[in-house]
Amino acid sequence: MEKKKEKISHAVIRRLPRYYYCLTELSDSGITKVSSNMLSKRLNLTASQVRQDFSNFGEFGLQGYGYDVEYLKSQICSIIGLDKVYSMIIIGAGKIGTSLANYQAFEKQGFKVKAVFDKEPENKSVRDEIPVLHISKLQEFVNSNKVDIVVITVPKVQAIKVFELVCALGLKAVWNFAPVYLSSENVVVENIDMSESLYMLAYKFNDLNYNS
Amino acid sequence: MEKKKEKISHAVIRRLPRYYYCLTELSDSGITKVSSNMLSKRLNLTASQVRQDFSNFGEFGLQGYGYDVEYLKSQICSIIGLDKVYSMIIIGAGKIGTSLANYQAFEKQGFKVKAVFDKEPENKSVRDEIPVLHISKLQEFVNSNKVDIVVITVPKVQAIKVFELVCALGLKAVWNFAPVYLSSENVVVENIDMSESLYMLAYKFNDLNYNS
DNA sequence: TAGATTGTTAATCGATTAACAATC
DNA sequence: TAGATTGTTAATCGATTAACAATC
Repeated sequence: MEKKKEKISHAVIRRLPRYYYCLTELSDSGITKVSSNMLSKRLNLTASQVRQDFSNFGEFGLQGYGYDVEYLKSQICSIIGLDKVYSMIIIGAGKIGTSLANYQAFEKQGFKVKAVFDKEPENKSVRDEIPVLHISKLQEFVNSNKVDIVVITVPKVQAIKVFELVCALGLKAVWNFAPVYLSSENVVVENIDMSESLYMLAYKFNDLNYNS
Repeated sequence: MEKKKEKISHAVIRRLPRYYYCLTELSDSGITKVSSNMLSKRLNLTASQVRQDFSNFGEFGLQGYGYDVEYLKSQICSIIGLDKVYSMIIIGAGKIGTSLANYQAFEKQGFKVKAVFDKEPENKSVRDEIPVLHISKLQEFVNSNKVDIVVITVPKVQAIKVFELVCALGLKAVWNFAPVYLSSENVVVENIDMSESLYMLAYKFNDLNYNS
């Protein structure tokens, strides 16, 4: 329950998961105390930046001492919202969709897959606990179940229509694996765009070769 | 063969793939001419930003007219380096590794998978053309084949060791799917970090709920 | 020509870095 | 206490936006 003063900049939000990782590592290796300087070195940031980032959300440190690893970790955990449980549905039972449904790591962190939807739900290899339903059952499912996050793993051409449907049903968070930029007011979207990433790698690779 | 004056900012590079997508769409729908204003609207940028971005690489437009879609597309294609062919190897024949090896879309864009490596190369379901080799064959393979890009799809714990090996072999570009930040001088890395993305979605989802 | 739109210079905005008083 | 390190204010840096002369 943080007090949200101003809108936090995207740059800061993007660093939150990295702080969380880092604190988890420190915690796992039994380190109980950390300074902004130590964190900054591990994450390739500056100590100032670390302190500025944290100060967006509150005061988590102790002057002259630093930060208590467990406490800071728990704070960042709650800022991101990893102390909650989320219900997810996956739309598209192709390779990516079924892989995600079978992947247990997110499940353990509170992201629970409740159902998978597809145009052809027959014979999809998904864990027994997770039903694979026909896409026509989506509305009914959404009306009678809490759904926090929708994962879109359909091909590009269908993604836009699926997204419109999802918006129309009043759903609020979309994790999009189709190579299209989806966006809408009142709906938060995160895109996983592999080709964007691969293109950037190609650019950087060429750039490296020019400048050497 | 662009003249690289100064280092181009990361923010600009990240937009290049999006320009390329957009121009491909325009081109596919038969549009031959586009203005910075039209591009900016499609991409949720400002017209100034679009022109500033392009001016990093040259002068592609015509005053009073705009940009020729085909010409601009071909220029951006060559800036990113999509007019070249890249040899890739995949290290890690798990779900992600084999899916990528079987995925044809990147292949068509010039990213050719030459081999997959694993600790247990037996019985991995990968297209016939692509050999699945034991990881001990990596050095030999790299010495006798051109390898531009290494895709790392091993679990987190092994990723760091694999990365060190890859660096030691003098390879220059790494596409990393393990949830660890890999970085090294003289090696370009792009990370695909799904949990980072999911965490950010969780944050934004909660933020949306607070502020409404 | 008149209208449109580029490429670029200048102004603004925001994010990162530096500095330092507060204080454990 | 002396040393260390925070949280925050001020300075700097870089990226985005605005403005406009050049010109098709």
